[in-house]
Parts: sequence; C-alpha cells; structure tokens
Amino acid sequence: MATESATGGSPARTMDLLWRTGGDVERRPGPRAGLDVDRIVAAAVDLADREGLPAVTMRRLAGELGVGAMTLYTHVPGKGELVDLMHDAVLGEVYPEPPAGEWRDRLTSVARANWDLYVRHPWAASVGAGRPILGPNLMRKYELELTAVDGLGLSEVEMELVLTLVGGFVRGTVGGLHEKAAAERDSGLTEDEWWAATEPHVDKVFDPERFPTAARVGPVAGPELGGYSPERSFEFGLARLLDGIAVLVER
Amino acid sequence: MATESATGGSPARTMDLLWRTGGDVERRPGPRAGLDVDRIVAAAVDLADREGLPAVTMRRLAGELGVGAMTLYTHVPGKGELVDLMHDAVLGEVYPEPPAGEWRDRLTSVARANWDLYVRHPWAASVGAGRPILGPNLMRKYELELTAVDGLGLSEVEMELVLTLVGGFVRGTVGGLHEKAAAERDSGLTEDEWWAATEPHVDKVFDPERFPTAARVGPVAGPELGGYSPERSFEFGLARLLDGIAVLVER
DNA sequence: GCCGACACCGTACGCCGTACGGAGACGGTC
DNA sequence: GACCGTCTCCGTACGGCGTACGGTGTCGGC
Repeated sequence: MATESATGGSPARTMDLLWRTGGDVERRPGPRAGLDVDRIVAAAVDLADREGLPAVTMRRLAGELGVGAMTLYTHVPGKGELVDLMHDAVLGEVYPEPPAGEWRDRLTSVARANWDLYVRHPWAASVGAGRPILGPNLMRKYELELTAVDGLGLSEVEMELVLTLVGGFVRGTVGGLHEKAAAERDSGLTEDEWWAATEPHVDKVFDPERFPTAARVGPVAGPELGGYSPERSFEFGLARLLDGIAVLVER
Repeated sequence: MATESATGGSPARTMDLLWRTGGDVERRPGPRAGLDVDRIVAAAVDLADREGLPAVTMRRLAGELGVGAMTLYTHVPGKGELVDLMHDAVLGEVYPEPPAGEWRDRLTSVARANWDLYVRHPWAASVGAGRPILGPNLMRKYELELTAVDGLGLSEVEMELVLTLVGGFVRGTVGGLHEKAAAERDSGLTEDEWWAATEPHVDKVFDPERFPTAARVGPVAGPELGGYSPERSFEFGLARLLDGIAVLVER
C-alpha cells in the first residue's frame, strides 16, 4: 500500500494549503482560476475511493477534471502534497457526534469511526502513518479522540499512547481488508482463484510432520476465517485491547 | 509504505521459486548461468536494507550485480515476485531458538522477534500484509508462532486471531519507526528541521479554545514522546495486548 | 556439425512526476 | 487605451520506472 506524503516539499506551503491560509486576496491580477484546490482534492478523493490510490496520477486526475496535467501544479505543488490534502479532507467526516458514554463505549466509538472511515476511503489507511499531516480535520479528530480517553486517570503520555495503540490497530487491521482488494484488482484473481492456483503447490510442499501445529490449526482456522478475516480480527482485537486497557484504567 | 507483491504473476511460478521446486535438473542444455535466484534475492535484500525498498529497482539491482537489467528476468518473472522472495528470505532469520517459557514470555518472544526482524529489515514490515507469501520460511515461522500460543485452552481460530493481532500490532508500530526514517530520507529534513518549519504555522492556526484537550496533552506528551516514539508505543502496546489476552487465556 | 534449449541483454514502449517556458487573461496605473 | 506585472493554463521534454520483444551467443545431446 503506497504511502505518499509531502516529500521534499515545503512544510510551510503544505500547512498553508491544509489550512487554506495561503493569502486569499480578494482581487488580484491574473485570470480567474477555473479550478481550485477544493475541486482538485475532491476529484482526487473520488478517484481514489473508486479505483485506489495508485490510480490517482496527475494525468488521470487532470483528465477527470477536464484540464491539462500541468494545470494542477498551479494549485498544488506536488503529488505528495495533494495526497496530504486528500487525507485531511476525509478526516473531516469523522465524529458527526463526539464519542460519548462510558470509556469503553467511547473507545469503541473511536475504533469504529476509524474503521468505518478506512472502509469508505481504503487508501487513507496507509496515508498519514508517518509524519502527522497537521490539517484542521486531523486536529479536530485528535481533540475529539483525546476527550474519549480523558478523565480516566491516565497521564497525558498514556492518553497519547492509548490513542496511538487503538489507531494503529485499526489501521493495521483494515489494511488487511484493503490488501485483499488490491491483490484481487492487481492480479485479476479472486481469493478463491488464487487459492485454487496455490493450494496444489502447498499440498506438494507442506509436510505435516515438519509443521504439526499448523497442520492442526490451519484446516480449522482457515475455512472459518477464509484465509484472513479483517472484520473478525477487528472485533477480536478490539475486545483484547479494551480488556488490556481496562487493566490500566481500573488499576 | 509500498507493498509490492506478486501482481498478475502466476501463483504456481511464485510457489516454485519460493520453494525452489522449479525443476532443478542437474544437466540441461544452454549456457551455465552466471547468476541465480539466491544471489539476486540476497543483493536485493542488502540494497533494501541499506536504502529502502524504493531503491530496489531492476536497473539498480542489476547494476549492483554487474549484469543488465533484463538479465534478472531470466531468473525471476517480475519485480513483485522478487519482493515476495526477498520477504521469505528474511523470515528465515527468526527464531534461532523457538519461543519458550510461560505463555506471556513466549508471546513476548514472538512480538520481539518480529520487531527485531523489522528493525533489521524495515521494508519487510510492509510486505506480506496482503495475501500470504507461502514460502518455506513463512511456514516455519507460522508453525513456531502457533506453538507459542498452543496449550492455552484457545480454539484454533482464537490461536490464529491472537497471532494476527500481535503480528499486526508489531508491524503497524514498527511502521511508524520506518515512516520517520523514510520521511527524513525523502524530504531531506530531520524531524527537528521539519518541526522547526512546521511549528510556526501550527502556532498560527492552533486555537487552544477550540482544541482544549490537545492544548493540555500535546505539550506534555509531545516532548516526552518526541512527536512519536515507536519503541515506547511498542512497550506500552505489548503490555496492553498481553493483559487483554490474559483475560482470554485465564478465563 | 546441427538443433533445441537456455542465459544474457539492448532497444523500445508506455507509464509516471514534474521542470521549464510560452501564451494569454486579468487588474492597476498612467 | 496602452503598458506592465501577476497569474492561470498547459505543451514539451526529460529522467525515472517495469518489462515486452527479439537478437546473439553458449551449451549439451544426438
């Protein structure tokens, strides 16, 4: 899953774009722009949602917008910055209502909101895993998530670490879901087709005496989990996390 | 973080290569090969370890091996397959000794072994997150990890899910470590330099009244965690996971 | 020596992001 | 209205990527 972020770009420019603080003078010389950052970002998000992040090339995006590829560079300095902008744009969707209820409910809300976000925008799970893209929507999301773990007797550092843990868990788990989709798209083979092609060779090389535990577990877990079940992993993992965090909260 | 895997390639060919079962006839017509899969994979792993996965291009790799780029295709069908082979190669390093001790020790062993592996081979954390690359070393690793969660009264599915949870946690957390390194390499800015460039803008747009919890937590957690501390996250998260899994094991 | 199989690899292609500079559209000033 | 500076748009070209294709030379079997 490609992570693309501002690379070699100016952090200052990126921040100006994220917060739309880049000198929006009312009247300025030069032609009226027929395009703006918001439209570019929205088109890019739409394309990424439909076909995945790799489909978002400047040429493709320009085509979708009916302009030349280089036109985009009038408004965004580069591909990486565009991806950052896309990321912050979709973060604006989370928490129409702030997380509420008991702490477990609130943390569950956080996990689910993140999960749902990444289900709607699969590409976003792999963006923003590095340096934080400090846009307005990320800040708001961060604030609301902090309130979800506030008042539990956790130190500031622990609050941060809990959010990092839950956020990372969701992102990592939903990544499996998207990898399956990407593998299918890229290879043209459904999971069943892939397994049909692969299994004969597994049967040829798999030695139950060499791998006794796997020989016992695989045939049971495999069919039930369908090779890998991100949703199942999410439910299971979230329960483990909540139980683990409870030890900390209720000490 | 780029995930590259067999894409559009033949699963059968990939499996043959992984297991080196592709018809190794002793004497065959044709010139003696001056190159083989093992050498290509080793050179690719070395290059990826030194400069990251994006540096592993066919041209670069061929240069390192002193051959033409197209020569590589005599031995591996494509870039994606090569990455799969690289992945399985490095998995062979884990568990010189099988995980031992109490279940917590064993699971900690599993987590640390994976962490260490991904510290040594940062690129590997993002490979294999999709369809499993079912090579001999992955099978062995899987077997040994299964034994680490065996005999605890967990069902086969639960065993699988625990390993998925721990494995995903490690991979996701170490990913942050590598994203920091990649961001630094790509942007040419150290984290401090990036923050020095970014902070003035954060100060300009950050409203403590709009983000009161963040205003309280950030200044404390930030300096202590240095923006993001993967190692700290690892220790904290592992403890939460073990506590959470304990509820399951000791019920 | 002939033939088929095979290793090697140069050329070329399509795709990618983007540097660079030309052309024309604007608003302010004279 | 003309001039000038600023700005939007975008074509061309470049270097980078993976790899299709086919030519050349090396082998072993007959």
